[in-house]
Amino acid sequence: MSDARKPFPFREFEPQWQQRWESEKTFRTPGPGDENFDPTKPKFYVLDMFPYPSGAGLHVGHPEGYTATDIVGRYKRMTGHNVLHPMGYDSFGLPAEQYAIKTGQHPAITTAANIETFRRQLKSLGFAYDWDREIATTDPEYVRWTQWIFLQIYNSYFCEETNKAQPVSKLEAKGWNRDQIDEVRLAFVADTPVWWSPDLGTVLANEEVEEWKSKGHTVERRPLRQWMLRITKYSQRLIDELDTLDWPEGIKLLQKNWIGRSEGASVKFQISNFKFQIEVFTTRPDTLFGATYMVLAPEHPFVPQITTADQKAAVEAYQKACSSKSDMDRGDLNKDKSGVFTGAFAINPVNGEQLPIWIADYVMMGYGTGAIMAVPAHDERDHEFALRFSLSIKQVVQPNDNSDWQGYTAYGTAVNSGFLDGLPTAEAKAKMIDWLEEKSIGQRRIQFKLRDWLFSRQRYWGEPFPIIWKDGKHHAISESELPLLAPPLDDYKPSGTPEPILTKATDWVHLPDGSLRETNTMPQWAGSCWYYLRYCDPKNTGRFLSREAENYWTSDKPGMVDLYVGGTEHAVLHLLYARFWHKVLFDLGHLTTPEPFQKLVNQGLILGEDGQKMSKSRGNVVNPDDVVSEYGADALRLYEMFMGPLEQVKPWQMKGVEGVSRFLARVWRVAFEEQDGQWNLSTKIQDVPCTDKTLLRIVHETIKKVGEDIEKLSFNTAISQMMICTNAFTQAEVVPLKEFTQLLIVLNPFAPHVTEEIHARVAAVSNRQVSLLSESSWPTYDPEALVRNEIELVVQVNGKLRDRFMISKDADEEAAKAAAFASSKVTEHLEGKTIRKIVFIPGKIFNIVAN
RNA sequence: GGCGGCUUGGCGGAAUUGGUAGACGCGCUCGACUCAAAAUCGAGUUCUAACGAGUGUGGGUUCGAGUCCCACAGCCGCUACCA
Repeated sequence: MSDARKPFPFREFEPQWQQRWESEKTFRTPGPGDENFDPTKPKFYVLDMFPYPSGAGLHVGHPEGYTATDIVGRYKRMTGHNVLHPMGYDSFGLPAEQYAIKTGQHPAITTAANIETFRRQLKSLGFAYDWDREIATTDPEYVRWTQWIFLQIYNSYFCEETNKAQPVSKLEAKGWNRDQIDEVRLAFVADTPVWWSPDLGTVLANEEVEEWKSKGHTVERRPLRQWMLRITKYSQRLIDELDTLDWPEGIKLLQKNWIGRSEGASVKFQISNFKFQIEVFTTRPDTLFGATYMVLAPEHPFVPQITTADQKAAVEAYQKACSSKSDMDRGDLNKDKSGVFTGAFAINPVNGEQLPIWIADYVMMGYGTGAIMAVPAHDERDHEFALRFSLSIKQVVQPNDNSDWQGYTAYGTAVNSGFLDGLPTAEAKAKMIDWLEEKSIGQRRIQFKLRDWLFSRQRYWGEPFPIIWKDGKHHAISESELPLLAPPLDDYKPSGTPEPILTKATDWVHLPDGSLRETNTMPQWAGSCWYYLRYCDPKNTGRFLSREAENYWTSDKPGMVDLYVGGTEHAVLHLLYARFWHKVLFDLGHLTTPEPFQKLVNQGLILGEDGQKMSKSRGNVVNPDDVVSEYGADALRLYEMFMGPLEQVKPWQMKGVEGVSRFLARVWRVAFEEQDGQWNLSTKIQDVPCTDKTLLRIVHETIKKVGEDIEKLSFNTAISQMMICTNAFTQAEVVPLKEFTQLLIVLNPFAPHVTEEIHARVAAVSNRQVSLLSESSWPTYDPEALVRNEIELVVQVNGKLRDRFMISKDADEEAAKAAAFASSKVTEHLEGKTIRKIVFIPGKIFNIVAN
């Protein structure tokens, strides 16, 4: 762009303001114990989801949420709040390690370089972060407290009586022995089938599997000894306490479905010719009379015992086939049920019938008991399976409408069910459960889909577990040894075996007393589970955060953070894990709120100009750096907020950036006129009272609307209003300085650089000393100034607009009627009709109903 | 399959609680300035020559529906054999 076309010299002043804010620590947030801390000021904690500092740098999606929170933070500051608005980096993670494998560079080096890039980019956008509170999850001081929190979890169990986590020392006091305690710790070791990727050299969480497979990595199922966190103990609380939060209903529902509570019963089936029973879980105990066969998961531990000799080969072949199937394969084969008969039979406790026991991969070992009673008449999957293998189908529910009973899964009336006959499903369920409990062969049971959290990884770039092994038992290392950092390695390449990579560091692993270090590391989620806590007291060396800081930054609501903005992709993982950790720390008395995030807002995805998801392969990616250098940080910020509602998905339009950039230039030219390449103060700017009633009204409407809209996070409409206000100033003969400054203040949170620059330049010309706009108070609007004496009254005939005219704001019905019937546009639509009714809404509508 | 979200001009989007549909911006058209262009400023811009019609489609409630109710369709996202 040539100099002549530059709308205003943003390239000069944007970096200058950023430097000034930084050197003066304009946005420093004093906390308890800090200089200038004022405990009487109300606090406001507004948080962004911190970025993973990838090599690609900031994406335009990042500044969307970040600008939104920045506007809210700056606004709250102007309304007298002590605002905590921090930023940091989620800097552990697999990509850094993959990069290290490729280049041989230590992940710490690439991570530091990436953080450097992110920091520069964030600073170039003028966000009002307190940079003294910046954190990175990879900092040793941060790792220390991540490990410390892990130890709190490790040293706790879930007390069923109080429904809370408690220290295991309570169990010791009760005389529990070491092994018993290890059984109940919230962090425990278990052999469990996990997703293992040989070429990544680590296990993956269920939810990570697809992502890495799509990048060409292989993933297989195998049982491994892993660290798990007992999040399932919190299932009910994680569901119930959602109700106390101000989150989008959709996200709450997503979490509820993920946790997946269902009510039903467990039922024990005696196995023919064996001494033991197999337990199933069902949500439909009322259909027990309709059970015609039983299905076990292929991995079910009883399978080898019950399989008959002539079925052995078939069963083992099937088990083998299943173990190599991935989730995806199972999904593809969804419609095509498969399974093998074990040769064994179970006895239906209600009628003594012999039920053939099958194994099939549509039954999952990880849910319920890994075994089901199959009721093909009233369960879709069982129905399909029964048809496929010609198993018998017996009706036990009569539909209440005329539907076919075959495959009817809804509620109805029990039939062919002995003592349940004639009962509606709900009552039949209850009666069956009572019967089972009475006979001690079953009981009421609540089942959750949520599984315990697989918490260990075999990679290098993560927090090592603060655990050592001695005589086959795990022990916490002492807190004084924290942080326990991973030793440097020369080679990060996966070995192809599930051995954690840290095993290679033999000197580090083997301790003098013969004990061994745990070589697994924590997943990336660990750091993001508590970063919002550390921001409150980031430099504390004695505690993860001080009690004073926690007390001050916490709220009187259940959730600590007042506003949390981020993408919807974290609806179930990060947001569930963080809630879990927070609750454990709350239970143990380290925190005073039960929830981390009171209000959550999901920003909508920004699509490419072509309306498609931005991606390198489509070539529709917009780089924020380019936008900043061409139009400036203020224009980028403003554009991202003007695009549409924050939560909506919306496409990028470079023409729109030009539009808001033009708007900022218009604001600039209200104050300055160009002459010989110099911007001189406009003669229209005058330090006089505003005599233009309309202009004054618009300014006060703007103060009111922008404030209200920021509270509602309706930034696009706030910007519209400021455009209207600017247009009014552009057209005014005289621009009263006070009112113009008010516009600058309300625009400042959106476009902080250009507003500060205008403000400072105007002051310089008139030789006045002014403080930073960022430190101004939000202006108050004058309700008097908002009043319009004349309003437009709309006249309708039968609900259709026929005429409109200006009328006094408090005109009564008589006056309105007189005016309405004086209009020929109105009366011509009344010809030949009788007036039935008149609806008069003062100040709005005068509707004549006639026919 | 299940769940959630969305659907308003050429485009992004406005519209408190049911009360003037299309604010604001983009684009486009015309005009001013200019030798000319850019930039800027001003006027216009839902469709239709007009009568009228109009917020995905069809119905309903109401004096009045983008907004409330019922049914349906199309896009997008998440999830997926959870017993």
